[in-house]
Amino acid sequence: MTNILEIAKAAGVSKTTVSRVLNNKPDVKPETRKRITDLIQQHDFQPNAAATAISSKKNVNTIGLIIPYDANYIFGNPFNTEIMRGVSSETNAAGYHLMLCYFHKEEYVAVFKQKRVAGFILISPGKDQRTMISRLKEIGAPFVSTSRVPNVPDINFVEIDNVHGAELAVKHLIQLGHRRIGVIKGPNHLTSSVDRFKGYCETLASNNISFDDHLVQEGNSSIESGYGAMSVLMKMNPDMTAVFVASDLMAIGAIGAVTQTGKKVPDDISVVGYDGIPLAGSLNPALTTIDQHASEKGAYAAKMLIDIIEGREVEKKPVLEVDIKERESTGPCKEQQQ
Amino acid sequence: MTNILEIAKAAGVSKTTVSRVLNNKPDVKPETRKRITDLIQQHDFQPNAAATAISSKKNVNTIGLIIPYDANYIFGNPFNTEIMRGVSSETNAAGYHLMLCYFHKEEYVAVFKQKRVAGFILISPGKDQRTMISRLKEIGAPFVSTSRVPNVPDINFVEIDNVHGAELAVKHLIQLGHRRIGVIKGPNHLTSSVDRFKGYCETLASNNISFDDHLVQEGNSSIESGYGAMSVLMKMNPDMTAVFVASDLMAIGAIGAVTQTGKKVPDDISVVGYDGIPLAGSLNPALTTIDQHASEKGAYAAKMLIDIIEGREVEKKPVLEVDIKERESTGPCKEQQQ
DNA sequence: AACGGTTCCGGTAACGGTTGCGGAAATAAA
DNA sequence: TTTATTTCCGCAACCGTTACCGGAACCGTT
Repeated sequence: MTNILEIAKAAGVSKTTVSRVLNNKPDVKPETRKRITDLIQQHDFQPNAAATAISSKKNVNTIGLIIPYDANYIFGNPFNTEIMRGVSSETNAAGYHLMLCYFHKEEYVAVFKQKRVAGFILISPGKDQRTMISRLKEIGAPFVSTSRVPNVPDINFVEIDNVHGAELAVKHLIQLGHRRIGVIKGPNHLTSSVDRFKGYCETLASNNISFDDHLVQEGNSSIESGYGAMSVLMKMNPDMTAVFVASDLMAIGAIGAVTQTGKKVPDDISVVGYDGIPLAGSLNPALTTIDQHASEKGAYAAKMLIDIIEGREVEKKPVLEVDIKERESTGPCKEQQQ
Repeated sequence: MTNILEIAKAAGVSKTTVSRVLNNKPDVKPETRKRITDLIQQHDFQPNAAATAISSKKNVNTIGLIIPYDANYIFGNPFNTEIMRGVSSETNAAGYHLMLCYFHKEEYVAVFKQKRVAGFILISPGKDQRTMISRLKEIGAPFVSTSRVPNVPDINFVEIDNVHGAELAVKHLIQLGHRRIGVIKGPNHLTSSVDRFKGYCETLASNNISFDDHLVQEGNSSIESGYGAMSVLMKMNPDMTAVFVASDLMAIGAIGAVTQTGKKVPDDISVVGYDGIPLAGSLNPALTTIDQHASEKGAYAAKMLIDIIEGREVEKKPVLEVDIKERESTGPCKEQQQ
């Protein structure tokens, strides 16, 4: 166990002086500094983080990444791992560490109160996690969410214009001649789902296509739910020629359901996804999707949080761009126009 | 800032007594204990982790997850995120936190010497990271690797029988009547790649199929590299009827390459992948692959590490099972037997 | 020679917990 | 009632570092 005192003794100075060298502070003669620096290197010495944390009153350089629901929600969804990738890269570049925290049993509260983390990134939290958010406010923890949380004012999040994204998707289908356009919504507890559905409705309206309840199904973001929703949709609407699916994972399931019945994407039914997961372009058929640049989104959230932690001013609620990647899962409508 | 002293004052006792209550130690009268417990709850008090760490000499309950290469290597590959999922669930269940550490600039060394983590999980390290491993040994850090590292004795890792896995894959193709079987290897710096290639060669040999150099291509695990390798393979071997691809991601690329030329999987060419990523079963066609249960693998590695950290005996080098998931990307050979 | 101003360094008290030891009060045994 | 034992609790040292303050040594001016 090598500590600061050992280095001090070896250098023939007090631990105060070693501390000064460690923290690049003035008041040390260059040659003394050199001698101490050499000894530190030689001993491969790193100051005990706990001791540093307790004596200096600075913020710890660790950020908590809150995993809502369960591990599968994050690690099982390429979209969320993309966000994580961005968060991780950004925090690392800024000299911060990332610690995973579970929602379970308010573990995140303990971790903050124990001063193990300086703040939190919330990845894709749902509406039902408003209690978490009020709890975070209560304990005074800085945090940034990667998605909007409704009815909770004054929180920082990275805004994605989901309404606009859905508009891009549906407009694309309309331009291809489709009129009977189904939708597979995401779960209602995610604001992104609600917003995307809104975008779907609005775009139909502004193009004089009447809304039909039978063309709406809901999934829970999983592949399986996409499969199930699409099966129902096809059964109920033989005249449907296109579907807007609110997540890529569900879109994969939806395409599976189409293929299962012997029909083809996009020849019989066009499918647009949403998210822009890395695999989307390599699927068969390659998925047309709304790319929301998840990695950049995560990076941006991390940057915001670090700004807050370090006391810098942060521009409120930026809106990140989304765009459409037109690929093979969409094609012109072959039914005659109505 | 509420600390142990405040609680002590409020309860009319010394901080020693509060500490005893916090750590469930004896020598506190039940009614005193109750009074203190109530106050702790009421103040939402959590002892400062740094102070606890420095005064008690116990291990910290944080485990480092080393990200080799870059963030994309982990977060960009569903196989690795599956491992992470297992690691994360297991460490969480055991009361440990997970901290992400980058390989970059020996960040992991600093983190350990600073006593921020008690040990490390290495996710899919390559052969070229032997220096990392010797460094970890040098500083005395406990660690467990999720894959075998060659020529480095006495390290703990979770063994997957890659040779056997490859055998399952190739045997499956042979049983379907294939004889001209190509292979897309993974990068040589991963032992898993080497082992899988070995399994391919051995299985051919034991089935009296001669090895042909032209049927071998190498990728770097990415979708794109699978695409490229498959394109070359098809060009060089018009008579090839099946391919064993050493990772699912590359298999996706390979299928893309087949489709691109107008041929069909499995009608013209059968493809077997390796890994068992969650999406494999939902692709079009659904991918036949060797499932190595990545999540369990991660969980097992975490369990091993925790056993080591807590001083328990750990059974050396367990071998986890792999199995084949037969799906739609493989089918009988239509060429006449040679 | 006396003086003010730097430069460089050490002593010491924190920081917020834990731990060993000793002692008072309560209880049991004699 | 005295003595031994247990129960319960506090004192003070300690963990490894940083921060404040004070002082010695050296410099150049009058």
